[in-house]
Amino acid sequence: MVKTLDDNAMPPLIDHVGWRLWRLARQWKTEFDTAMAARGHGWMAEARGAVVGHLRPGGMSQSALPSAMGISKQAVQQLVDELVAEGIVERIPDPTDGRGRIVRLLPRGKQAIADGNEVKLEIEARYADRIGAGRLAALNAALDVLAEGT
Amino acid sequence: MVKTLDDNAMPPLIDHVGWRLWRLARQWKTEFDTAMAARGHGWMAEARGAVVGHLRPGGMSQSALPSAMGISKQAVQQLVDELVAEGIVERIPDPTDGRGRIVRLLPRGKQAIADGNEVKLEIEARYADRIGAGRLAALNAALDVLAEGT
DNA sequence: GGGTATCGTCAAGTAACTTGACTATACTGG
DNA sequence: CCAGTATAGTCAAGTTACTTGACGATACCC
Repeated sequence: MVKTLDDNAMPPLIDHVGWRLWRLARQWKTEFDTAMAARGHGWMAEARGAVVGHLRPGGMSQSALPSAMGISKQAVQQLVDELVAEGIVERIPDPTDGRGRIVRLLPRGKQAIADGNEVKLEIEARYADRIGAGRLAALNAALDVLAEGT
Repeated sequence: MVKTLDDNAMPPLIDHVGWRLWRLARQWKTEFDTAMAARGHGWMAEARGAVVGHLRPGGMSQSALPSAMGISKQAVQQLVDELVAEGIVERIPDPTDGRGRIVRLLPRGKQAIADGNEVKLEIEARYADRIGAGRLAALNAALDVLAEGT
């Protein structure tokens, strides 16, 4: 019984939708991060970048971020602390709730969001060039339908 | 100038391919991890699960793992240490290289891979039910083409 | 107006890495 | 065949991105 040969004849553990999704998602993020770093927003690649990505430009209650981002409120606290220290956002009291704080974008943060939107459009345009606008739309639709399920 | 209103009228930062890819990739992983946990392989959800996912059932040189997984050799070392401690893999000397070690799956590890392959097929089957085999094939093809480019 | 829930914060712990330093073994050119 | 250099694995320590727990202050509900 040539067990080792049989073993090695097994398919690679890599040929499935899940792996393909991860690969392209990682690649997309690398492209995004590289382009953002080139525009001076290298910090967007780190965890605090995700906070800015979830922020409405008009500002947002800090308490809304944990559920939106899927992390704990203490994690949000720490990330916002860093963004405040770097002058990307500020924390102001919530006029409608004595306990709450509003996280508001400073100019540097607003610029990052504007540049981020541009970069996303550029990447999407490159994708459309490669597979065609129709197939890209079909891809987006399929991703949406599959995500709905669970 | 009603700046705040304009700000809030901006599109959500969430409506782009990159976000859709991340969302479905995360969801796929959650489905996979849940199914694996139900089969007694809860540890597959953690970092050391990725090592087993990259291992050929016949065994593999430890030195090949860092580049395959995209992490440092020291990180691989630590993860393999954990797997050895849990009786999932063993480290044996490489007969062809006095410096090297072969990381070889023990029965528990082989079972995890077998179960993992089953679970992947189940998830893929559910995907096919939802969008049809043809659209799923088109999705896979699109993901492959886009990943090629870098 | 008292009980309970929520908001933000401080503190400490953990997972999953990283970089740096080191030893043992292998390969390579003269 | 042997000095020089590269590679495999290991040990130690540091960093990042979280986590859970505890707590005071404010808000909400009956």
